[in-house]
Amino acid sequence: MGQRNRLQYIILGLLNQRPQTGYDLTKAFENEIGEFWQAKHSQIYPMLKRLEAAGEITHEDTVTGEKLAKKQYSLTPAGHEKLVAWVTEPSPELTAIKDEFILKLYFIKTVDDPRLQPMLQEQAALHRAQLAHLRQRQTTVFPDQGAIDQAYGHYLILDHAIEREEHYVDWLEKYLAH
Amino acid sequence: MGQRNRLQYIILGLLNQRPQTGYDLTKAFENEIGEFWQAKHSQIYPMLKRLEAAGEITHEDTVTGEKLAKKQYSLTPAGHEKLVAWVTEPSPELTAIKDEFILKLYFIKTVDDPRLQPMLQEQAALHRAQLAHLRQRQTTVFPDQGAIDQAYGHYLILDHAIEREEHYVDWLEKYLAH
DNA sequence: GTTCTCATGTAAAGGGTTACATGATTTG
DNA sequence: CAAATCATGTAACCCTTTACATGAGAAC
Repeated sequence: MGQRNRLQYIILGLLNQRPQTGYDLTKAFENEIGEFWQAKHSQIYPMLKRLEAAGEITHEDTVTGEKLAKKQYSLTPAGHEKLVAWVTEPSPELTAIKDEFILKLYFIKTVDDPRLQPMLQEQAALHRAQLAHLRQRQTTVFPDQGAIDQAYGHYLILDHAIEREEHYVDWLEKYLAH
Repeated sequence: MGQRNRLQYIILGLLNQRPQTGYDLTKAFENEIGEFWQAKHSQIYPMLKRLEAAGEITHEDTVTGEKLAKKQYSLTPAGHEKLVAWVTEPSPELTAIKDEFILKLYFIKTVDDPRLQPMLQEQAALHRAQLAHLRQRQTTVFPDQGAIDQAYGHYLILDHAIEREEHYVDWLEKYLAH
C-alpha cells in the first residue's frame, strides 16, 4: 500500500465536496474517512503544497477574528479531471488489512491456551465500543432519508464500517466461552 | 502503521513453529499470514540479520544438491522470550484498513450515479474469487478435526478471513441492483 | 534447453508516524 | 486565566515497495 499515492486523490475528493482548510481535511481523516484511510496533518500539509504546485488545487487566504490566517483550498479544473479519472478507473487490488490481534491468534497453538479467552474478551470490548460509536454517528449524521440521498457515498461507507464491526464482534463471540 | 516494528514479532512467531529460511517466511506472507499482514523478501532478509545481531535468532547453513546454500533460522531462548511477551501483552489498537474501493464510494454522491453499479460488480467478482480461494485452502489445510487441534490459531485466522470475505460479498450484494 | 521455482541479497524512492515548533481563538 | 481546540508548518526516523542483481535446481 501507499506506493500509489492515493492520498492525493482522497484530498481532491474531499475538496471537491467543498473548499476546505488543511485542518478540516485532517478532521475528515479522523472522522468519516478514518475507517478506510488514515493520514496525519504532517502528511496533509505537504501534500496540499504539492497539489497546488501541480496546478490541481488553489487556495485563498482568509482571516478570522483578529489575525488567524486560514488557507481555504479548492479544486482547479485540472484537479477535478484527475479526481474523476481516479474514481472511474478500476480498483483491482484487494483491501490491505493489518490486524495485529488476529496475527497473535495465529501463534496460539491449542484451544486450551490460557491466553486465548482473555484476548478474545479484550478485542470484543474494543470492537463493541467502536460499533456503538459508529451507530451513534449514523443516527446523528443520517437522521432521515433526505440526508442519505444527499451524501449517498458517505452513507454507504458508514454502513459498511458498521457491518464490518458487527461481524467482527459476532466472530469473536463465536469463539468466546459462554 | 509500521512504527512499532511488528514484523520482527511475526518472524519470531513463524520461526517458533519450526526453523525456516527467509524464502519460507516470504511464502508464509503470501499464504497463511498474507490476509492479515504483508511483507516482501526485501524486508524480511534485512530483518533476519537484525534479529540475529540482536541474539534473538540464529542460523545454520545447509547445502542442498551440489551447492545451493540455504540459511535455516531458528529462535534462541531470548527470541522465544520476546515472542511470548508480545503475544501476552494487550493489542489495544484497532485494525488498520486501507480500502481504496470503499473510499471511491465515498465520492459517489447519488444513488443513480452510473459508475456505482459497475464498481460494485467489479468488487463483487474480486471478493467472490478471494472467498473461493480461501474456502479451497480451508478444505485442504484442515480436512479433519485433528488438523484443527494441531494448529488452532491457523484455523482461527483462516476462519476469520473467510467470514470477512463472506460478509464483504453480502454487503456488496445488498447494494447491487437485482 | 527453456521456463519456473527456489534462494538470497542490496539500493533507491516513497509513504507514513512521531516529535518538534508556534501562535490564535474559544470555552469553562 | 487555563485548558481545549483551531490552525499551520518542518524534521527525523522508520516502514514498505519497487527495482536491481545473481545464481542453483527442478520440471516440461
